[in-house]
Amino acid sequence: MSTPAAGASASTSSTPPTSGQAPPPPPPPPSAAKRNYDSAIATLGEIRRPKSKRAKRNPLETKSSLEKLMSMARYFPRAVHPFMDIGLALEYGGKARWSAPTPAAPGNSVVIPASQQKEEQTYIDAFERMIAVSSECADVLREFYKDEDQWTRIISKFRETANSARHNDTTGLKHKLKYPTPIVPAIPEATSKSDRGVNHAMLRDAIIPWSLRLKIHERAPTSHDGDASSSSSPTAGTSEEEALLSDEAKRALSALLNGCKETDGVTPALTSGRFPSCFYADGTYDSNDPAIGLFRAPFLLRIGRHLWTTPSSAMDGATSLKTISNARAHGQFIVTREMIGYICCHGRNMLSTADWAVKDGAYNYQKLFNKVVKLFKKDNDPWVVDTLKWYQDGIFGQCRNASTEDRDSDNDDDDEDDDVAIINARRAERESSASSG
DNA sequence: AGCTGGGACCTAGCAGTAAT
DNA sequence: ATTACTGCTAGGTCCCAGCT
Repeated sequence: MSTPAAGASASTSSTPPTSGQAPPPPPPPPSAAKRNYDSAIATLGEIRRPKSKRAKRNPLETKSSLEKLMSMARYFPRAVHPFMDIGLALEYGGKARWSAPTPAAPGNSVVIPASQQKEEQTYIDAFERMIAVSSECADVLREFYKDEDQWTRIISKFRETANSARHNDTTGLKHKLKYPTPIVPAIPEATSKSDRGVNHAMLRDAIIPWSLRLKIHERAPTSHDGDASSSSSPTAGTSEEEALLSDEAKRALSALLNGCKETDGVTPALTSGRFPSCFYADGTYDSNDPAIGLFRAPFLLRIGRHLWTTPSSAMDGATSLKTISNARAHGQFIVTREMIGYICCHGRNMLSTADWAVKDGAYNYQKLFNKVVKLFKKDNDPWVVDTLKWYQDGIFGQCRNASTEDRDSDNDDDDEDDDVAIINARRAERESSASSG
């Protein structure tokens, strides 16, 4: 926040990029365009704050135009797409929204391949979702779009700010390992992430899919077969416990620790094809219907609260939005599928040894995000409605003090992943049985 | 060289409380 | 009841170090 404020106080010239104004007199080269941009930025950074008593204010109402633009940039990774290049979204979105279509010369038309059109449309959709936050910001952006140099600079600033917001979220969540479960042994905050992931018995269970989690905890048959204890839900392993494992379980565990491949070598254990077991509510996983209990983990809810209400409300929830928060900053009080996707990516990343990136070994976070978003596409599906309501109640509780348009778009992902395929198949079965019955 | 994470620091804003 | 002040929390920025 210091940068815009400093910019505002440092400059007294004013050339706001408002529509309908004549262009400013040509300043001397060589940095005419830069000064033009700087003065515009400085003017946008100016803000008239009330000097009297601090009354309760809506952050969106008191922000300068530049602050609102940057808030929009921060909104992008959190609620639009954490892995999409915001610069390309601005490029394609701005072009689609504000560029006049150029008529192709007869016999000289250029046909854009369908795949490229689809990709561009993805960026355009993301851009539209982003600027839906504020029509005022859209108007300001349009003024920047009119000048190529200013547009380039504002794109750079959007990239920088969006990345900073994601960085802040990652840093804030990095040491919140109490969100998934009380970790035993506890991991000191000062340590790096190298002792997480499959290297930590409890986090290993959390980060691997349920199918593998069940497999590596399978016990060898004993004379006590049939005891309730032998069929209890698998949790963190000890050396004693490992001694009781079946040979197959030992092989699977060894393979996991050595190369993250299951013993049959067919299915990678740690790919984005299957959701981590920590995404499920306790004791709900059903291999026949992976949708049951999916995303209903308190762990994910806590991350959602951490990101959107405040870190202090993460564990126990908030009955009201009392302090400043991302929800207020962005004017976002409705949980969307993109927000859940972002939550899932952070949830998986904070358990992993790897830092934030698109890929963590064989695990692709972008695919994970796309999978989550894809699962929530059917707006009228009972599972979608129930799950979204669960998050809405869990994150915002009773503090739904603003309405935000339900942003709806189609970021399709052609990859049909394991869990998604099964879930969709079960949905189809339910729908067909409902229609026949 | 560029990117990313860590952490210190700055600032905004809320809530509580005292003063008028 | 209104205003002014203060403490605390949380978001954002900046800078440095380590890594690729």
